[in-house]
Amino acid sequence: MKRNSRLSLALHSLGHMAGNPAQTRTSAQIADHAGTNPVVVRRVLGRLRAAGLLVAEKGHAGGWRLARDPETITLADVYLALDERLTPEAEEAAPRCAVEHALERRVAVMMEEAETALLKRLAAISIAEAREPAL
Amino acid sequence: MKRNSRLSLALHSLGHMAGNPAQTRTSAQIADHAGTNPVVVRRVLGRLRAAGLLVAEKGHAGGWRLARDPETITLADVYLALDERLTPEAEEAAPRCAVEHALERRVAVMMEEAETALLKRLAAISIAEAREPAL
DNA sequence: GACATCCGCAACTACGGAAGTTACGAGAAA
DNA sequence: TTTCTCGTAACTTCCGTAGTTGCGGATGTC
Repeated sequence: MKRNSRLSLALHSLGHMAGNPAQTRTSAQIADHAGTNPVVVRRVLGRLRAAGLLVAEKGHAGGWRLARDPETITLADVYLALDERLTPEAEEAAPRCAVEHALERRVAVMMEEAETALLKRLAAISIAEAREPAL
Repeated sequence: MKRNSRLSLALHSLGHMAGNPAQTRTSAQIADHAGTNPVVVRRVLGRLRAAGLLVAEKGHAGGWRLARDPETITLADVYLALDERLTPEAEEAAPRCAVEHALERRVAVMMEEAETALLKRLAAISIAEAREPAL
């Protein structure tokens, strides 16, 4: 794994769960299939749980399940659950050089627009649809 | 400085140069104004030089200048010169799980579309325009 | 109740990318 | 020759993330 591995792992897990929603899967099973570690799986899927996309059951025969119908979980839900923002968040507020500020502002606005457009596209496809190869 | 500092530094430098294209500036002057280091400035501006946006002159009274008219240098030129890609580059080629592949492919396509749209917007504004506060 | 099986979470190490820093060579002008 | 500047290598520091170990809490089975 390299970059965007959180998103990859999340999509991968959700994709399989969408194929068989009744089955519960343990972190160990998912980690084994994805070639990573159970704790890493719990970290990533924990975000999806916090976002209401998954439920986790403890104890014997426990594991992970979809919290709702896979048709109602969109790619945007996953993207947002993982905080995968494109924009640098613009943490300044320090009154710096006006030229720099004007330029960064312009670029930031365009990036936010691009991300909004991306989210709109992502929101149009559910994981149930997206797990099938594109036509 | 924190993140996207290369882009910030590049925009900042170009913005000032666009305001007075005749003046040459040294790495030390730029670094001082930007609150960073001359070597860092040379690293970042070196990319802009490689992209044909700046020229650097060595020796006495040397320094950095715009390589062409500031009206002809767009924000997209800067963005591309710095390799600021949104997409994870998709370095795989390994024949992995089909479900994972389908999902990643869908998201990757959408991200590339979003970036294409962003570049189109960035290409519509020159640094000469963008250095003035937006209307 | 004893035990096994899970998740949740804290703490740690390992690795990689980027900024920052120092040092030195190459080119150009006074 | 001296001085000034970029170009670049080498190094340290910092930060985020993956990976790992350990243990407590919850939930089943026996």
